Amino acid sequence: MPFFIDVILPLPLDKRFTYLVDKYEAEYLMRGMRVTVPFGKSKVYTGIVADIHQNPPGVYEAKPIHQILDKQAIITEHQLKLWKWISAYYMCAEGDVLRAAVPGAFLLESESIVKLITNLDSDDLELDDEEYLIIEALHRQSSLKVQEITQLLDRKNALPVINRLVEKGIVALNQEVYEQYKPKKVRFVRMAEAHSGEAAMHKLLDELERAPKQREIVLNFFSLKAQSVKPVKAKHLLQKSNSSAAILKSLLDKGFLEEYFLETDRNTYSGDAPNSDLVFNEYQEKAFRDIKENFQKDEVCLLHGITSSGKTEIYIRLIQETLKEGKQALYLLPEIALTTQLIQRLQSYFGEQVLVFHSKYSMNERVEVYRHVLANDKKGQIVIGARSAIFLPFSDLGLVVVDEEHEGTFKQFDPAPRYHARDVAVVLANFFKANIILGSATPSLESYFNAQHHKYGLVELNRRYGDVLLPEIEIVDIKTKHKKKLMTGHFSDRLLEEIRVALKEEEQVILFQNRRGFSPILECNTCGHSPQCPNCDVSLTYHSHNNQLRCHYCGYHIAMQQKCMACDSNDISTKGFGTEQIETELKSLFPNHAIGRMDQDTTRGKYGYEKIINSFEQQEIDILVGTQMLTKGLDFRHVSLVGIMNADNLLNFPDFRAHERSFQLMLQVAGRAGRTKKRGKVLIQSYNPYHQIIQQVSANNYSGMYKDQLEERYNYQYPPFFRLIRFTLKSRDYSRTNDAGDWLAKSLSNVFDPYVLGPEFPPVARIRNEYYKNILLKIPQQQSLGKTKTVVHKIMNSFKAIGAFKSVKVVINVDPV
DNA sequence: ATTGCAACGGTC
DNA sequence: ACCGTTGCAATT
Repeated sequence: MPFFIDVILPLPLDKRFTYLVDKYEAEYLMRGMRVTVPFGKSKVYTGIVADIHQNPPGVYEAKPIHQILDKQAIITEHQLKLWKWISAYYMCAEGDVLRAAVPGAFLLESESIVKLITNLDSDDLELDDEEYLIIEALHRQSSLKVQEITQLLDRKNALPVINRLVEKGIVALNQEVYEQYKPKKVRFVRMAEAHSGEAAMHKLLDELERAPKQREIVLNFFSLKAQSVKPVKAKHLLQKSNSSAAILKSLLDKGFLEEYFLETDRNTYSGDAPNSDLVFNEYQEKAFRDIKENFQKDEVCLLHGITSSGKTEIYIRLIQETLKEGKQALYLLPEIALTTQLIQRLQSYFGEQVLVFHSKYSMNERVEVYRHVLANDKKGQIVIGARSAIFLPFSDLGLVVVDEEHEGTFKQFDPAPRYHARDVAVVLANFFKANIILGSATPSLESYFNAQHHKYGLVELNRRYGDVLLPEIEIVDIKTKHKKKLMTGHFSDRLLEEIRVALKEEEQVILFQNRRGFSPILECNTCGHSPQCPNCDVSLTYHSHNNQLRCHYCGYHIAMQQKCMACDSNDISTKGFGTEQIETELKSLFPNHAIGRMDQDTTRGKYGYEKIINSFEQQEIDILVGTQMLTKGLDFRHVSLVGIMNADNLLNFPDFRAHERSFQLMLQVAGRAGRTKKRGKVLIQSYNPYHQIIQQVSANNYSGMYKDQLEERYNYQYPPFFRLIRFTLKSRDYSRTNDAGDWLAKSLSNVFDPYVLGPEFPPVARIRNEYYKNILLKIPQQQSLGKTKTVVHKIMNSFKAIGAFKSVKVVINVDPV
């Protein structure tokens, strides 16, 4: 009886694939190990063994596997179970989950490599221009990737040319599989055998009499050796002797010194010894006890604690207790809140037991974190990370903390799996019977609703640490300010006044302007035309730093125009405002103060973000203008004033969560003001000062907001009363998108009427020359989720069977945010 | 996702 | 007639 394995491949295909293995392989293999397998015409992929059995597939002959990559499973049973759950719940392929869950370096893929197999001179062969180019390149470089050749020839598909060469027997095309993970190696230096010992040393120093620089290195080497028994790092030695690599090299060449390499860990913590004392005030103490009580009942616990109430200390204490039990802890945060400030704080308590995991980490760093967690090493007992950290191979998880629980960025949008890390974390904790705490100053309606209905435990913490007063919030009506001519650009007289006061007292100011999307657009004052993106249905936005007009969706850009593109008028100006424009205005209003800007443009690069934060912390910047990024996890001591430039463009967002989100955002920004003794001040500029949400923000009235919004959600049939599945159709063909949308909406309505909305064009109906259409399916609470998804699957299968819709892509988003 | 083959459409 | 792009089905 032959043996077979079912393999999960990292592809968006809705099934597992069966391969043939021999008896020994079958005995050796375990679920969760990696194998490489041939797939399709010529590709080799890495897959995960999900099953080992003896049931031959019915309708095809299974291919044998290519290679086994692991000695033991690198995917745990818990992970396989979680993957299955995610793929079922979020309606995506297991392969999608695999791609998201495993560091890219684990997934070796074959690449087609072209090599020369003839010794004939290229002039003797009959070649056309393109073939000649390839052969010439191969003379210089022994092998080329197909992709490199594509670039070399500057054409879309180089394979036909390569195939011609293969047929002529000039080159060979092979599949090669690479290991991508490279351990980091550090160079060390030691004395060569022949020169060790007292006598040899003196002799050596004499020999180097006329090479003072080299002598210096040798002397420093001995002094380092004398100081400690640790091996001597080459880098360290060079630093100490203030010498260059070339001089060391000549010592190495002469054979006096020897170099050797050791593998090291990229995730090293070299800080002070951990300090473990933690002082709670009585409110934190009470909250802590309440949380523990909730954990006893095996419940998810929601911690509603206002900004600066000391939630982090509570998390730290909970983590301490988890570690005492010998279990692992996971601390989840939205990407933008993962700041050095917080990481350092955790490291000061837990030292090297803390590992960080997020998308800015390199592939190699991620592999190392993964391996530590898999081995349940002391390092990595605590993982602090962004949403993808839920995929790490925990073996004994005891606690999950989801901080800033309300943040929409916990939901992955693109690509699949479109999972919500907070919700998956709840499932994950349940698998391990681990404790889980969701924390926020402004909980999501969903979580608070769960707490109100006793699905979650609720713990409130409404005293600021050190009894710092909540900031005073003032609303400025910019409509009347405009009428009374009291506006200077985007600044009301009140805001300017307060900025002046703060600056005079040498305090800092934060100004918040919502998202880059509201960047200025160019508009003709004669005909009203504004330049559009040729590929997307949006206006181009103006970027002053490179004087360009740019599309946010596809990256299309042109130089700034001097004349209207439609009517040739010279009378053109920029409309709308973004962080850049605020910055410009500030510079002319406060020429003697340092002004900083923090948005996607200025925080590019690995340390772009930290640079701005640091210089603001060091008070090198007096006024900081920024977007959302400002709101998260930053603890600035000297900020006394926060200004929200325009509350309306938050509120007017066409989305059922717009009000909730505005409330959360404004309160979060407000929380940046006055974190020390002095009471901070917040100014909100709005055209609509009596808006319910703005009033609730100024009164810090979470429960009022909750009550109002919940009623709206109930009336309009949105979460938490209804669950949502959004279908997004896109194709290059306008009418095909329409037809497909109509068909799908109708099919869904046949079963789910009246809970199908659409099809509708989204606000931007064309992106990268693809037309978009949305359908929203609402699922009432009493309706079975499983059955609903089964029906949806059936409908999608019939959809895919219709020839005319083959070119229409459908994206299914469960619980869209 | 990838791939090759079939079908189309524009140019020499 | 030929090349190159696009559509489509299949992958174990």
